[in-house]
Amino acid sequence: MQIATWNINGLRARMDFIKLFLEEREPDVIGLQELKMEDGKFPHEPFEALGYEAVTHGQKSWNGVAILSRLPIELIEAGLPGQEDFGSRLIRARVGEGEFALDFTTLYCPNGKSTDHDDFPRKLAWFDSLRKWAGGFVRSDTSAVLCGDFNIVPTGLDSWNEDDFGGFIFHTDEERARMAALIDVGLSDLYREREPDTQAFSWWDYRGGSFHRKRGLRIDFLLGSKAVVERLRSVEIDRDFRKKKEGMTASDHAPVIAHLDAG
DNA sequence: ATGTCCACTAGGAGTGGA
Repeated sequence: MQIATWNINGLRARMDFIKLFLEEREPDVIGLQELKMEDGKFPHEPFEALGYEAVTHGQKSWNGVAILSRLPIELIEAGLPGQEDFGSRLIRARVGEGEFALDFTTLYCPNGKSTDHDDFPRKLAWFDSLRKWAGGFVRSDTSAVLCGDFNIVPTGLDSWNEDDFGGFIFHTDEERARMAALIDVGLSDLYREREPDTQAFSWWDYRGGSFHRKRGLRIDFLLGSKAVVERLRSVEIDRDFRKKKEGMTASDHAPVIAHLDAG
């Protein structure tokens, strides 16, 4: 089974790119973030033509998340309880059947903007709610995945410039404590399970040629319960899909993909 | 180089967000 997460920065603008990704990489399930689209406008037909069913939690202009699956999928819930007024940022579904079914959540965490902005304490509170919510169902003996754009750089290794950015937004002790507390409910960062010492990024600013100058951050994660880690075969950050392709502009994020045993 | 891109409102180019 192949699972993936990708912040696509606008579904409308990224349709051709996403279809190419589905055709080339063939993930069984993928969490998408930053749809920037209302649910009523979501283009189900082109995804169905490729064999994918979608569940969506969108809104006009900003945010928005969806799960695409070519395995049977059933919506569990949409929206983080108590944080609905911070935008459409979370959706959870049961994917697949039998012993290999996944409890699959994808999320788009608040950016926070800067440490002196009102959104920063709201971001921290959002993570407090997320931890409480995840703690309610994550268990070691069932396969649960939380994936998406977390907008936190968990360690200095995950930043191209920790020396200058340490303490600034995405790089603060407060954010890192929230990320650690979330992991502590019984999750593992699947990329780090396989690559404990490798510096790799999942996001590069559009500005300043950041991608080619290798100035990125690792802020997109696949988190898995112990049962998922036991099924984990490999993880990759697909930098190829951060590159501009013929007639198509890339998202500023790369997809993250994992192979799990069975299914 | 504060150097890009997206969606929105408009019916063209500026604004807000990331």
